This record gives sequence, C-alpha cells and structure tokens, in this order.
Amino acid sequence: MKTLSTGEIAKLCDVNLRTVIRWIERGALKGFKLPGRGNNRVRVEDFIAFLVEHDIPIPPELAGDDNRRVLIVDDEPAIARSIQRVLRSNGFVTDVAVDGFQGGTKLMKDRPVLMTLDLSMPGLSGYDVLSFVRETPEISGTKIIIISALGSDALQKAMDLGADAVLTKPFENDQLLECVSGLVGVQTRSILEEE
Amino acid sequence: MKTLSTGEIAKLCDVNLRTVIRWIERGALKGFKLPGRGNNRVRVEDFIAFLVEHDIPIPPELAGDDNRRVLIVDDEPAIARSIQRVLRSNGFVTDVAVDGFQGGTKLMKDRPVLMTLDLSMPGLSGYDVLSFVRETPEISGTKIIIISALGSDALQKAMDLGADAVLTKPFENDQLLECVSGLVGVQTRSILEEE
DNA sequence: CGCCTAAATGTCATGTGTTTCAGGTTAGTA
DNA sequence: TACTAACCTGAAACACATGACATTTAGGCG
Repeated sequence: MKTLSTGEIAKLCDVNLRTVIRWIERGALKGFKLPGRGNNRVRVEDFIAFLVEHDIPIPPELAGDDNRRVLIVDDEPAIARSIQRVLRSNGFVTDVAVDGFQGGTKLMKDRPVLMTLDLSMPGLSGYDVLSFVRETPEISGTKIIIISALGSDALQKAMDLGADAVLTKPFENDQLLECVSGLVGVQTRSILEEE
Repeated sequence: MKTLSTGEIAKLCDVNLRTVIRWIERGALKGFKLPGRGNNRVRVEDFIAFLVEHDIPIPPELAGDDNRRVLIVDDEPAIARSIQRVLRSNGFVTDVAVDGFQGGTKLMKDRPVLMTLDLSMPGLSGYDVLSFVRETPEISGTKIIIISALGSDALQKAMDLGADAVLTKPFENDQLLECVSGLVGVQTRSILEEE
C-alpha cells in the first residue's frame, strides 16, 4: 500500500475522519481524489512531510521507511561480523544479536526490513523462530534469510515455514548481497494491518 | 486512544484546560499541535512520563493492566503453566515465552512490569539476558525474578547482574506470589473481587 | 502573624476548528 | 447479485485556543 485513505490517517493522527478531509480540502495536507466517489488518497511521502512540517511525531508503523535496516542473528561472532561487513559496505544499516533473546528484542524494537537467521543456534530452533515471527503481526512482514550448513531437506522446511530465502554455508559475499538486495528492493510493507 | 487532548488531560489532572495549555507552551508537558486550529495533542507515553516526573498518581484508566502484566520465560511447559496458574488466579495478566527469541520479542512488545526468567535455559544464558535487559533503556526497568535450581553462588551472581529477586526450585506458590507482589507493589487481589 | 510579591492557576467571552450524526454512495468480496 | 465495510457530505453540536483579567498559592520579610 503506497497511499493512505482518510480513515487510515484519521486513526494515525487520532482525529476524526471528517477533519482529515477538511485538511485535504484546505490544502494543508496534499492529497488527490480517486475517480468514482472521489475518495481521497494521500501518498505516504506527502503524509510524512505533513507530519514533519507540523512537528507531529511519526507513528512507528510509518517510520519503517528506512528500508536498509538489517538484523543479523548469529551466535558466531566471526560469521556475524563477516555478514555485517558485506552489508554495511553496501549501504545497509546493520545490528547483530548474539542470542535468541537479543534477536527478539531487537527485531521488535528496531523493526528491520530484513533479518538473517542462523538456523542452528544452540537452544534456539530456527524453525520455531520462523513460525513465531510469521504469526506475530508486528513483525510478520520481516524478510528472513536463513543461513545454514544443513542439507536441502532442512532448507526446504525453512522455506515452507516462511523463510524468504536460504543461504548455505559457506557462501560468497556476492550471493549474500544479491539475496538481500533482491528481497528489500521490491519490499513494500502494508501499514495498517496490525489493528 | 493513542493521544490525549488538553480537555482530557484537564479532567485527568483535575485542572483547568487553560492550565494544561500553558504546561505545554512552557514545555513542562511534551505535546504537539494539529494543523487547522492548532489543537494540542499529547502522547499517552509523554503524559505518563510527565506524571511520573512530578510524582502525580497515574489514573487507573491510563495504567490499564500495565502494572499487572507478567512475562514468564521458561522452556519447561510444566513450570511455566504452574507459575501462570498462580499468578493468574491472583489477578495478574500473564504470557509465556518458551524460548529466548519469544522472550525478547514479547518483552519489547508488551512491556510487562515483571518477568520471571529461568536461569538455565538451553542455549540461553540467564546472565546474558539480565545484562542485556539492564542496558537496554526501553526495558531496563523491568522487574526480573530469576528462577533456578542452582546454588547460592549462581543466584548471587544473578543478583549482582541486576536481578530483583531469586527463587530456588522447587518453590512454594506463596513464595512466588509474595515475591511478585512485593516487586510490583500492587496488592494481589483475588480474581473474584472485581467490581 | 500579617503583608507583600511573583508565579501559577482559574474564569470568562469569543471565534473557529473538530466531532457527531444521519443519509447516501462506492469499493471490495463472496 | 447481494452484502458489508469504508467513504463522502452537509448541518448542528461540541471542544478548543486565545487574550484579558481575577484569583489562588508559595515563599520571603518585617
């Protein structure tokens, strides 16, 4: 969803729908009308500009426009650093979580667009994480790249559970980069599906 | 409702609307103005910070179940259910996380006042979790009860790292309840005496 | 204790933006 | 086609911002 309806903006600003329409009519908020009934639409970009202009805090659902945040979940520092180096040098903003607890916390806090996940971390089943993320609305849209040295059966299972891609260890930097860019390039997350 | 108007705050604080506006103008209370007439809005979060800063009691309608929410982090279903039963029947709102990832996610999402943490979960060091939580601002205030069957050395280390209390397995329901109530500072109330 | 001062809060009137309400239309879906 | 949820519109009721001014409060001082 690239645009917002009046109803959505009303909820986001905690204001009446009628008021939003008046803002648009008055020109305070840039929008356009669809044919048919004349329903209003506002581009997310214009809405954010509007919020910034009036010093209104930007709702977290919209703040996720930083399409370059990546969370690396791996207990092996060497691997994590390696991934981090590749991604950072290509313009991504990265953070590393060394255990499941940190992973969950940082995923929920920073809402990265993409997470790399070691399938076999001690005490943490990557499968469980996949399932859990997919059924948790706030983070269900996160792109997940599974990183594993396991065989194709395991990887297939990961894909079935909702992984967006898998990388077998060892992998080339180019493979990783191509994989990540491919996933976040076309990424557009729907905004209000959480309520 | 995510934000409060000046009128609402005026009622909550039992104060004149004019005064609330002046608080905001003066910067004592953080808020922002909507376009149009310039009506003020204050995020609940900021309002609560304001109340806390001035030692003003927080109205129950804002507290919600915030002060009764408890997260139980334990990979053993039997233990988790046992704890959950005791707490729920005493008016607490509980949720269970069976691994570190779930624990981190739910802690960041729900912001419970208290978390019970099994010190020895497979692949997850309770010590690491303690340190991490204490140095993560959003959740550093969470009360943490360590649950463990280990000896006093381990428990002392947990306390040193920021645990608010420790419970040695096996423990009595009363011990748990007393511990939780003591930390949360809310009188435990039977679920039957709701109004 | 009473007086005084300054800051904070309350009161009032007014104009304007916002919400509510009711009615009708459209988009989305089965 | 039928149905539901979301949307637009107008009018009336309502809430809010604002300035000016009255009142209260806390603290200092004789």
